[in-house]
Amino acid sequence: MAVTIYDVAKKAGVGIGTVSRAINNSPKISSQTKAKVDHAIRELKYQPHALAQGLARKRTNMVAIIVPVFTGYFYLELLRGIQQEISKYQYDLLLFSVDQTEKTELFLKRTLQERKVDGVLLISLAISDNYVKKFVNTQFPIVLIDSDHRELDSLTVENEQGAYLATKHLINLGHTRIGIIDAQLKSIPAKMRLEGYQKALRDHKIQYNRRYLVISDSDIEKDGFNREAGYAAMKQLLQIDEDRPTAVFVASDIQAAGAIKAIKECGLNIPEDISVIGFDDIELAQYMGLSTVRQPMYEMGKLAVQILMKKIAGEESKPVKKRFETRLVIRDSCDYVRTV
Amino acid sequence: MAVTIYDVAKKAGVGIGTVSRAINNSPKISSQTKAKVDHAIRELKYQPHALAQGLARKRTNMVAIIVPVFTGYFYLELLRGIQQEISKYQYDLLLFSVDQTEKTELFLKRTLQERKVDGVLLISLAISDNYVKKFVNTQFPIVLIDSDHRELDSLTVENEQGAYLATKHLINLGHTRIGIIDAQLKSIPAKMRLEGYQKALRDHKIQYNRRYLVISDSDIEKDGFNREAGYAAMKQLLQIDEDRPTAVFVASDIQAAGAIKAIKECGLNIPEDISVIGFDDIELAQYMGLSTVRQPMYEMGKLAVQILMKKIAGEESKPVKKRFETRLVIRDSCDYVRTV
DNA sequence: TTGAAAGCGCTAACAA
DNA sequence: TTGTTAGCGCTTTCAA
Repeated sequence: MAVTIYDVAKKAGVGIGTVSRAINNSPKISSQTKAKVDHAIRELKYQPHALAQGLARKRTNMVAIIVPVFTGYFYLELLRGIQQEISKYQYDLLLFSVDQTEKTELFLKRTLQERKVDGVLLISLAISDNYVKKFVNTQFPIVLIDSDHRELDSLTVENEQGAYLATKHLINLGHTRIGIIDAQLKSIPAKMRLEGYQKALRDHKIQYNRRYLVISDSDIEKDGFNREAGYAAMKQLLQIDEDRPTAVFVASDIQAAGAIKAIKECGLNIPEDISVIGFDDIELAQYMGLSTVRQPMYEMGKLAVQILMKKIAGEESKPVKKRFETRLVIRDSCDYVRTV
Repeated sequence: MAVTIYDVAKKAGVGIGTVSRAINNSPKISSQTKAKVDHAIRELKYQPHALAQGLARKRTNMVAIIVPVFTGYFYLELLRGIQQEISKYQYDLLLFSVDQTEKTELFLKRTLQERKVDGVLLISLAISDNYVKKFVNTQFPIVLIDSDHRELDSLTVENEQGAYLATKHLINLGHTRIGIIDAQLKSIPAKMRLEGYQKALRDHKIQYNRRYLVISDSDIEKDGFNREAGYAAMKQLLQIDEDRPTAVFVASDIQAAGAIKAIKECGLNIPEDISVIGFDDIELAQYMGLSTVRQPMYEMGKLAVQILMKKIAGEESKPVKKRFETRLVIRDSCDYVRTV
């Protein structure tokens, strides 16, 4: 069968402990015997059995990443950052993708009990206080990304600031009748984006008009961050005839795609008749020429790994809270206000 | 610390062997003692340690999935299928994403030696004969997806048939001057797509015109399956003034996106002035209203898992070769030929 | 049907 | 600095 540490020991004429020391670069070994062992290892093409190591060390060198069935650029970028960084630590990723939000806890439970992994990255998913307690009590390392909980390390995006940026961009172009299409406010990002929008208006002495706010409604299961919801919302916004908005901030690019379709169907042009700005900077946005707000997903993934690794290494610290700044990506979907 | 099999045994007043039998639904246990043990398990919230189980069973219940740093719908769909199916077998996915093709073998090697996983799914990546031999000799289960090797199970897409379908669709619309934008022919899919195109022409007695073929050229590292390459290629195709193509088959949707941009820049309309059909059915295609060819990624992922699981279960068989049929997705980018 | 005990392949404490 | 040995937490054989 496969070559084990005993084979190496025999070949090198040493004990298995010594082989183990050689493998783990222990200081308690003379360079000569290490050389001897290393040679035997190479001869036999020996590589330690990961599970056996894990069992003995009580460390698996794997972390679980729990993500909603991902779709789109957001998660790809994030994953890229995580993957890149984690390989530096010789860790591997165990992928748990969640198709129904309720299943999240199932994975958290497994993670905690099966001990297949040394830590968890939880992406865009909420965690109940009940489970937070379990993680805190057992000191099991976990980092939240695009999600937040008081007692846990949480990396999020400055949604409010992003929305502020987007809205201000429209204001700077002279718009005062600015609509907003948002998702269900039970979604924290959606709520923060609305607040950023409102703050921008306030700061520029523009009266907030409730009629200009349309919440993408849809099934309870969904949150409204989808194309169809954006389409329907825009249709509704376009019904306003007296003082129709000359610009609209849409809470996500995917909704904006739907909104744009609705606008075109009404025979209106972008940005001549109406300016549109989105949020997320998904791949589609580039193609559509949609101005939008970009979230630094790659960087978030990287930092998340760094924090997690520190915790796995046993460094204590109070929960890290980091909100990443967003940045405006200007393309062709916004212009100076024409009609007044 | 965590609760082990010994705790359960003590609580239930049995030996650890018996607990093990209860856990694994062994027939060699009376229903009464099993009930007793199950009760203790529940009381203690016991769950077996995955690594210890793996070590003893010589089975880890994990499979590695090696994919190129994925981007786009193709891999997402695939992953969805894989994930969905694999959870039925109580298996988990260890994700290895490859940023440079040459690193593939590094992962293959680790996979073979660290024994962290029971099998491998290799996606869209080539494997050298050298490694094929290793997998075959050690009987280590591996399944290729969107890649092919004589001696290994390989699931691929009928690229030729797909291209044939696309080209035939254009022919059916009356087009005879049909251009093709392809990627580097060193890519097998690219090559097969060209052949499908040529076969369709032949079957319909249309003379193949070498001037209508443009290969997206680009860095050696890249294969030409990208937007910029499609843009450049289309520009070139539009230079033809005498008998310019009235339709064009583009080897991928992403290239088609670039091609469409080029067409619009020349003041031409789609599909009035020129019909365009792509390949892949990425998310963008839907938005662009691009007619294209769809690959059944979800199904491929599912089948791949099924085959892999059989191999892990020890079922011998000669390499499975399955080519999935593609299907035409008709949207708005193709129309009857106008100018003759 | 059950319990005891011998591995699975490694790490780490201990003694030399 | 080294070898020996006792775990790590489980499965599985062997007796009973």
